Amino acid sequence: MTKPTSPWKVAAERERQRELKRDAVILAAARAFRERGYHNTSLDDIAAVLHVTKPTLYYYVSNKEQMLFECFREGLGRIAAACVEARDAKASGRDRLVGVVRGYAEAITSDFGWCMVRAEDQDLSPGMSARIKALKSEIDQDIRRLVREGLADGSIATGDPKMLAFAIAGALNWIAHWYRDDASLPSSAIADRFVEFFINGLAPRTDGATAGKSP
Amino acid sequence: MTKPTSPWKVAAERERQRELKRDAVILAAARAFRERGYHNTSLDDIAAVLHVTKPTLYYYVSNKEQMLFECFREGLGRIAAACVEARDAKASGRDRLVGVVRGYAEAITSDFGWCMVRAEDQDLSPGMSARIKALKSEIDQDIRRLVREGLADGSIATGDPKMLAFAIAGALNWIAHWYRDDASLPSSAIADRFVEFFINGLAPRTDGATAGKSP
Amino acid sequence: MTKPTSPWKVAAERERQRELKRDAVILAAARAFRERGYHNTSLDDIAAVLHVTKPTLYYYVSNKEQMLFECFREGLGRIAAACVEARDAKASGRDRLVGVVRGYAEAITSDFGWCMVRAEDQDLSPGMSARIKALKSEIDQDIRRLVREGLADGSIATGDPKMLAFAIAGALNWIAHWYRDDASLPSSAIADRFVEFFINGLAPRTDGATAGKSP
Amino acid sequence: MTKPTSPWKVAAERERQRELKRDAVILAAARAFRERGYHNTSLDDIAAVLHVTKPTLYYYVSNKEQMLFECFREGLGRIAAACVEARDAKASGRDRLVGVVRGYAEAITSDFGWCMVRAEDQDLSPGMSARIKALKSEIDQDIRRLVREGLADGSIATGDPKMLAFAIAGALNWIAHWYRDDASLPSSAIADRFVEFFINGLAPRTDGATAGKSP
DNA sequence: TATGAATGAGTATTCATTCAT
DNA sequence: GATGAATGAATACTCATTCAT
Repeated sequence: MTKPTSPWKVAAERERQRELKRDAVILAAARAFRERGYHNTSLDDIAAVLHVTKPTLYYYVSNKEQMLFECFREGLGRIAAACVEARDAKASGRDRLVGVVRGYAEAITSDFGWCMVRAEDQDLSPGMSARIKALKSEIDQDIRRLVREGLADGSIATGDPKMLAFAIAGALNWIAHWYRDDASLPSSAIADRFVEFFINGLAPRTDGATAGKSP
Repeated sequence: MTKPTSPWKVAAERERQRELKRDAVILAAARAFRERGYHNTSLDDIAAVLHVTKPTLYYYVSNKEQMLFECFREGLGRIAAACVEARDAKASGRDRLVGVVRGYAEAITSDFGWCMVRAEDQDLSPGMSARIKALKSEIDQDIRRLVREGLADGSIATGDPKMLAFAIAGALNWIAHWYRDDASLPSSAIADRFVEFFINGLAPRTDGATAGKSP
Repeated sequence: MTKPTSPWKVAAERERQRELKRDAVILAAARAFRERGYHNTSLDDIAAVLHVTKPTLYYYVSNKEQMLFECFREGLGRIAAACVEARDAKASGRDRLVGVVRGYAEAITSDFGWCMVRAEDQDLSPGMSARIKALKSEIDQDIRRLVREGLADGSIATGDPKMLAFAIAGALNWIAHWYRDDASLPSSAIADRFVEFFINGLAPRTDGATAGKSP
Repeated sequence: MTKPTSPWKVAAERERQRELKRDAVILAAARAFRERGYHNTSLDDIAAVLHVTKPTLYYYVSNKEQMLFECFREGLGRIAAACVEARDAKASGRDRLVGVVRGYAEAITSDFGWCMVRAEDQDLSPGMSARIKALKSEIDQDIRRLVREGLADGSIATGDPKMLAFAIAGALNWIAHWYRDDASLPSSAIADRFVEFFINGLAPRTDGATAGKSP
């Protein structure tokens, strides 16, 4: 006797399978892009890794461009999550900014980090480009807001929110360029060192203050 | 009366013209790459800007790849110059590092900045890639050394030289992504704000110390 | 009633189709090369004959160079077959050599004859060139061996095996230059006349010997 | 006191110089074509060998095509000379044919041999092609005539003049493919062996006749 | 006499994308 | 769901040829 599987469940299962495969496609793309670059990666390359043929990819993704976009979105999710968390947390602006930095560093070192940073407007159609820019801008605005809040609550001394956001995001984004899964510090350690630098700067502090919690 | 042009002068003049034209090719390439990206720029695009035909480009440059390389080298020159200056200057490690930061910021905002930052190994033949990497690494090592010297002479408080170098270079490199000739601060102003941030950090200093000269 | 096609059959049929098409590509190339020469034949020319587009050719062949190589190999097959046959036959060296001559003549007048003769090292990459040379050399050695055997068994009077092989192969190869499908003798007739010449030479034989079987 | 050089002499000298240089161009072309093939030889290659620049070549030759043509004509001269000699000599048809064979072999092993044999109609404009074909045909007809005369005077036993001419010319032409200045027999030795083969054939002669003079 | 500079025309090759099966 | 087959579009690069000097 066969177990009476509800067709509903079958459909759901199918859907789940599909999603799993789609994710595999995106991940394979992310890794290939990271290794060879977007333009130097052919769909054949990605298909080969997945042991499928090129047209199969189109079943899960409508475009090469969309692959890049999805990689971007995937990676961005974590940063956005960190931003949301920071928005709701009740701590000084600076401390909440530090939280974002940590989440950011983790995201950047993920498989999707490269795509996030390198997803150029240049490689995307105007429509996609706009969407990416919007998402990027959101993060940027989040960071700037945290800076402003830090300035307001006194946890951040001085500075131009825009430039500070650029400097911090730049330092973090650049991790994608030099990070190697097997040969670099774990992302949390990197974040520690960056945070220490961001908070205290290079100059010695004669007052003995440290990178600890803000007042 | 005919003008008595020495054949020597003619040859020299010709040489000068040739160099001028070659520079124009490199510059046009740099701008095109910055606008559309390396892969999205065809040689026809570059030729069109210069009002010449495609083969003419090959008269001055042997490769598309070489164009990228030359752009890279061109931009790098300024950073390297700043590094050399820093090496010879007698000031604290931190102050000399600041000098490099300023030169770096200026280079990055130049027409060649984008190429410098985006000249990916991925877009270059192994040979070129190696040369680029070597040049990049040199800069990196210079910065790390300045950090170490700052740590030694007390002008820099603490930190991992490698991570500090990555953070600082990252923040600077990233400028190439957001800088717009017409809509951003001049590079010197950007450098000012970055320097202020790098030196003092975010946290307020209760001792009243500022970003001034190191002790 | 649906036709019960085994998937196996389908796959096999597909494979067969593919091979057929590939052969058509090679043949079209051979004819084009013969008519216009290798360098004067563009892939577009070949594609046009086949009523396909250029990239389609790449689906069946990886290279223009490979086309030439396959033409070569195709034509060579027949000569090689004649050589094998000659090797195993039990007859005088001279008679077996005659067999090779006949097979050779037939091969040379085929569509692939031109390619076989003109597949220059110069038009091929070092790798391909080496393979072609090896195949050519094999034929050459086969012929020389037959000559030596003929000398040994008395069916060939005298001569330098190397030079004889060159003279015979040269005369045969040259057929590719003047042969016209529609305006020349059939290859068998050509072979007859060549054989008669090769065996008896120009000088009259006072002994009444003819081109018949060797003693 | 300067010697009073007639301007006529100067002009003649100039003319001679020009001819010398032109010959050098043709010779350089011939060698380059032989080594790399016509299509794989660029005018730059030839110019480089001569230590001049590309446009200079055009001062002596109007075309790349013409270079090939001149090489052809140059090489052909010697064969034609042998033919003329054969026409006028009073000896048996066979013996006169042998004379042509010797001249032919020498010509083929010259620097121009390759061009002569490989100057394809395919690489030439219709006009040039026609001229080349006419020249080739003349030689061919000369050989056929000698064969016919040999048949008539009994110095050649039997055979189809056309096929015999093709076989003989083919064997000779093919020398251009395998001959190496430094590693092959001298052309006279090659000719000896070929002549021996052409006259006596492979089959042993029971009558003791040899390749000597015809009756 | 020779050359630096420029060009037009041509060509192999790659690749994202589509579609019938 | 997956694939074999086919294609349109694009592009780097080469080279014979010209011409002002």
